[in-house]
Amino acid sequence: MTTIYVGNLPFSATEAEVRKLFEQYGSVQSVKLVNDRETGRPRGFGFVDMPPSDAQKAIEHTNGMDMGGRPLRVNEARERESRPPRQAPRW
DNA sequence: GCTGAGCGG
Repeated sequence: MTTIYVGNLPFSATEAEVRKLFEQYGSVQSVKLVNDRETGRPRGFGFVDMPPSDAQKAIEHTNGMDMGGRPLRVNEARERESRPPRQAPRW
């Protein structure tokens, strides 16, 4: 499974839109949009999990695509940080 | 109800 980083997304974009957009080029495993944890404000980027072949096709097709008046930024995502069970920065 | 960092709990 390849994780795709989707950035430069409009704040009005939802997971359904991104999922459907990527489903057009392959099988979308999971779609998760990243929002601000403290303010709850959408950061304008998300992550899409897809098979390698579909991921590459989706990236080539969705990269630079104009969505909401802004060019989409699609690239392979980095390795996610380890999730600490209960160690959130209090300050 | 705005804005724009591009990497998540």
